[in-house]
Amino acid sequence: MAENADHGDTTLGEAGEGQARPDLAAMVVPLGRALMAAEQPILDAHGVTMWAYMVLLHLDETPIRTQAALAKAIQADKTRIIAVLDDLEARDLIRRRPDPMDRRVRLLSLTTGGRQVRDAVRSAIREGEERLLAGLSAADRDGFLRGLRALSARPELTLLPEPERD
Amino acid sequence: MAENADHGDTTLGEAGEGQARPDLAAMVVPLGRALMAAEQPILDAHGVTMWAYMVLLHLDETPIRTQAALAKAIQADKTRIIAVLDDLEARDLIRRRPDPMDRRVRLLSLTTGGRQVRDAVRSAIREGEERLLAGLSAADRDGFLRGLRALSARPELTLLPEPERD
DNA sequence: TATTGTTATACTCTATAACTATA
DNA sequence: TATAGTTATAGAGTATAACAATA
Repeated sequence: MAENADHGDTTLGEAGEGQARPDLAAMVVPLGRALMAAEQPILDAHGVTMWAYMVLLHLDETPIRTQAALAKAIQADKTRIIAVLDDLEARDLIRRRPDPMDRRVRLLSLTTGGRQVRDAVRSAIREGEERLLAGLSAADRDGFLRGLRALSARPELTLLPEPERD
Repeated sequence: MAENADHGDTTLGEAGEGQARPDLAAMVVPLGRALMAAEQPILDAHGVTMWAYMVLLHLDETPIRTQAALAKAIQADKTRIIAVLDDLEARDLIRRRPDPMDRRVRLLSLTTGGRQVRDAVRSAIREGEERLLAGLSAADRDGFLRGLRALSARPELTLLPEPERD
């Protein structure tokens, strides 16, 4: 999936260098999988799943947050994070109390332990990533990160020249 | 998953710029999903699935190939591509004949129609991608592509400083 | 016995729908 | 009635294991 760069389609070399390369998805998707797999040992070492880590990351310093808002923020379904929250709460990494104002909602907040786990995991991941990126030239590393941030910030990517209407 | 860049972890700013950014996986994985979703309409328009397109791409000009080898090349399971091959063969986009030398293996090759579909899909995808990348500066686009190629070429990514032994 | 391709089964992840408790 | 959270069910995608044909 990550290698088949031998297509000489020079028919649309309009942008930049026009060098033959695999489809973006054919590189990005496997890279994402590899990165996730690479994070797994770190997460395991701290006893959290990827979803749990994402919850810890997003809870951050903002204690006032409904579960629905949290789920939306991490692109998850409301139903999907419940087991995660149950586990995190049972291990005192987060607190979950009913809102006095509206007792339907649960206010989520990070405990000290949760903050510690989050920081430890984040540091380990960041260190490993920097080690990875160190294999690139400074210019490429910079461009890669900037391009990545720019592209991943787009809410709706489309490859179509005109929107599909039916 | 793609946005939470508000962590001021300056404790490990050792490599490069040290600017705060989300985890790589938190950007790469959603981007991959978005790219796949963006490719879907193009694939649909040509009546092929993502796996079928990958098969067409990899079959390319090398007709002598076993199904197992093909599966391995596109990071799929042998069992997973069979339905795909069945469909492609039924639609005359690929040919599948038993090898006279070893009648266990099936020789796969691309038909003219298959080559046409492959080229059409690839062109459309490439066009859309260039349009996407046009939003980046030339330097960033270049760095992004180079970094992406370099990272996705690594067979085994690891974030751990030392192998986990127990 | 080992290997290619195939089929059948089971498992994981995720989304959808139904339920409760508050409002 | 509408909404936050929860639970239960069903679906898609994937991997594992068993099978048939050939070597």
